[in-house]
Amino acid sequence: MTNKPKRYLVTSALPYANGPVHIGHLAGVYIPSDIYVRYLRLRGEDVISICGSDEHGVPITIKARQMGVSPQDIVDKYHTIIKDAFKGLGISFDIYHRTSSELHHKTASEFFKKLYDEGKFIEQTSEQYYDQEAGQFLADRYITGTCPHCKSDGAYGDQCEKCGTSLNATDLIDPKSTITGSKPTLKSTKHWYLPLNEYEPFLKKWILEDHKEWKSNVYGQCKSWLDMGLQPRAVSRDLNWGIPVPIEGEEGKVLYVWFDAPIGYISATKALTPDWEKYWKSEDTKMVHFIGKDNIVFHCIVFPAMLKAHGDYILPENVPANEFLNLEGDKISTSRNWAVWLHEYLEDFKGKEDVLRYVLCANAPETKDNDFTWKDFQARNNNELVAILGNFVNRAMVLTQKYYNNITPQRGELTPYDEAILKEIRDTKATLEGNIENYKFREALKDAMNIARIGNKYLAETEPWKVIKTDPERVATIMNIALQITANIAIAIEPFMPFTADKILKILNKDNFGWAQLGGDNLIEAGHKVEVATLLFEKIEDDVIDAAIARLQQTKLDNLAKNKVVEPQKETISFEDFAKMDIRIAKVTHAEKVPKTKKLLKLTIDTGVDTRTIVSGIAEYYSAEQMVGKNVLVLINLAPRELKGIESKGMILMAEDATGKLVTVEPESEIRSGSQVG
RNA sequence: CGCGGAGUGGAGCAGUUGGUAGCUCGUUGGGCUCAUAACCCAAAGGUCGUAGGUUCGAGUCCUGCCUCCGCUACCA
Repeated sequence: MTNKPKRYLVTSALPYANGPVHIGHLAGVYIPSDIYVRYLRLRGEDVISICGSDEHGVPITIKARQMGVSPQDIVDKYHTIIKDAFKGLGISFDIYHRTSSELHHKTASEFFKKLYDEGKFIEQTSEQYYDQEAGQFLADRYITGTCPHCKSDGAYGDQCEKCGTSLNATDLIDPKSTITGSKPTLKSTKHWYLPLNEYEPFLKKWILEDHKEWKSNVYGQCKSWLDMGLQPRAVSRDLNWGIPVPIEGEEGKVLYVWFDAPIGYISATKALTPDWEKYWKSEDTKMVHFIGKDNIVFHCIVFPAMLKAHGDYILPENVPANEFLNLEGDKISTSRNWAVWLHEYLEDFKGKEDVLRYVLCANAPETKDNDFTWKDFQARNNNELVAILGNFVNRAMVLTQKYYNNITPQRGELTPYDEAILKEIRDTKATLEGNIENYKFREALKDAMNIARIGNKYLAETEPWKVIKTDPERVATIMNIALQITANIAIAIEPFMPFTADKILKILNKDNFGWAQLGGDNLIEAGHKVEVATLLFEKIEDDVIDAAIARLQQTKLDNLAKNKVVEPQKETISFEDFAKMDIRIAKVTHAEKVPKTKKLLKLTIDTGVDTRTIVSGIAEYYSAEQMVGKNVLVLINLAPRELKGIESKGMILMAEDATGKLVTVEPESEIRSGSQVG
């Protein structure tokens, strides 16, 4: 789009409704998108911000089964929690919709039907695993078995995590359903595929040539997919939870969740306004998708291909995906409860919505993964929000009250220094705008904060508390300008910290400003009465932070306790079976890490019988140095196996807990290598 | 394995088309006292993951290697 857009359509990735929203979601998607739309609204643009819960898919059905409730119960619960939490943080969606709604079902069905009727799908029948007990087909990820390559257990239907090979579910030896544990049977089933390969030339031009300005992580990811070549992708699944495939006689099939979810943006827009078509079908609309990095392929490749296939819709102008946020050094994880949950934060830190917004924006993972720590949260609050921003506004207001009883003084002639300060603030506007429009929100926030820095500097340089004794007229000018700076802050920070912007407006006794007024030097006119100052932010003391950290540590302990489930006893074996195993004490004489692997150590061991090489997946728990010299138990007559091109002869016996942590088992006292264990 | 992203002073980040590194926080010293011991000024601190290469000159281009993250359940 070369011309200025007439309107904006901003979408934020639909949160999956099988859990609440956490700080990772916020930093990655919702804070950036909210800053963007608030900025556009302040500028008076025609903009709508769209989001909603993504409520279909297999994981929700499994969670429902586990908890003994219906999938609808699950999504109802989380939809409400998520929706309320967003509202609590001031995320200003124009609508927060949901994909289990009737309107969405209708919209997605029609979308599918149109493509189907126009022959845009490929129909294909294949054999897939079916879980009799659960009465459903199994997605690859829900089948485990023995890897045909490395023979280890616990390989998934799509990949073996031990050896890294990607697999087909039907390759697995002794497959098992992870849902019921039963043995799945093969059953033939028909599905529809979107032939992405046919859209490859279009996507290549559209992304690789026409959108070189996209963020490098997004562009690179897309290029990689396009260079590899696209494959047809199934758009339906065998499941009873979702949107039924709208074809006669095809009961029991639903739209694949990735197909229905992005259409959720369209149905949400429909729910918002009868004018929805002008947002989706006019070339002068600028559409932007805010997502996390795991969603790049769907929003840049798959959904655009769908839209293109449909034909009526516009394509996104940009897809500014963020990387991931970690928490205290560890990956955020819903299942491990390793997260700061938004709805809990809002309870625990009432009135500090903007602090979280600020910290998550200032530390947003825009170019690479970042880490959220409570110490950093505290430091940013105390050293930046309190000390720079809150303090400046407070100083300006207190002085105004003291000297002028809260009536804005009339300013006199400006000094060159005054002019320079006012110009600096005027100039901030353009850089701030440029950064927001280029999705550099961290930088933009810094620009906004810089106005407060300028203010502090201005007061320090002009020293009104001294000058008041000698030249009261000069002080009138100084304080007038200080109030103008305060008003500018209120405008500049609104997209980032709307609650604080409101507070400043209240203190200034103003209703609101538009973005156009940013940079202005007469926003507060002489004679205007302002209110008594209240503090914008308060210091966060150590005990609060310590409590938050302690809570996380408790989570870690809880996880350990939860994982203490002991595996049930295996089936009884005969003495002969046992006697077949030749277990010996062996000494590790040499150890080195296998290059380019995460888990593998190559060990040279003295078994007493011989000296041999064993490759062992223990590098995450033991370094090569730690292993050398250890006496370990080794199963020496295990069939040799090749790992990363190295022949491994035997297996070191390790104790493994439910989290997968491995510990060596060693003889209590020094004993000769080769000693039999039995 | 492959593909993509990232690796810059103590921490978090910028570094556009190649010309001997900037910002925020922290640290140290000084100043000020209107202000939530907040504010202002100054200084110390990096040779840019690593080994090579191209170039008069590279953080910035090329190659190899290392580390972290993603593509790969839950999940942005």
